[in-house]
Amino acid sequence: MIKLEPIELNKNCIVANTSDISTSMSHSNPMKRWRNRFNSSNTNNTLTQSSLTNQLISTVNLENEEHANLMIISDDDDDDELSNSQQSDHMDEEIPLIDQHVSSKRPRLSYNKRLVANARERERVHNLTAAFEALRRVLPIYGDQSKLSRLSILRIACSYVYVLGVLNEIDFSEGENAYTLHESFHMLSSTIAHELKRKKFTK
DNA sequence: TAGGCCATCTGGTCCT
DNA sequence: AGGACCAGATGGCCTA
Repeated sequence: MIKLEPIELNKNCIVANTSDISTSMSHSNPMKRWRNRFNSSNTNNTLTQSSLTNQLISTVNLENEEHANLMIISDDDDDDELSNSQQSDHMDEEIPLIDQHVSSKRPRLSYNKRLVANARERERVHNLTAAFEALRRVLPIYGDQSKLSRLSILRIACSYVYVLGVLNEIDFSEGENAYTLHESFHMLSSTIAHELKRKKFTK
């Protein structure tokens, strides 16, 4: 019997795959690490590695990412997409103690809980990226600024805030050296020039 | 090809 | 207990 690996969440689709399909993924396949670890502690596989070359890919196009998330969540949901495969039942179990870090306070998350946590982390980072994008849009840079790195965005934003503070006569001198308006403008322009030059060099 | 940057996963810690 | 946050690891993409 073909034993499917757990589904993976792509941008817009879910891919049910076997172990060595990972190379076909557009991005790296970090879940492979988890699977490898999981499989290493489960030696009674019903499928040999060689037979995995018979890949079974079932791609389900989803209308949006929220839908995709709904497909993988519900750790306790017996009716989820994984429940039809033989291994889904032990995917909901905590990993045996032998596979856990001894020093860890918490037991290693189950596969489905790990997926949910990954999704949360992904959303958190996406929010962070969106915030950087929002910050970038209000920076006083014209022209090609779309590829500013996060570090550059922060540096320019700091200089810009300083200029705005000086313009509004806000005293930044506590713990900082006080700059004149001319100096703060010069600091901003040199920061922008430096970061754009840096971008030009690295990109 | 090396280096910079970024997305993602992962486990630890903090906080509610 | 579980979510939020963080840092390290990893790998892909892009550019010089």
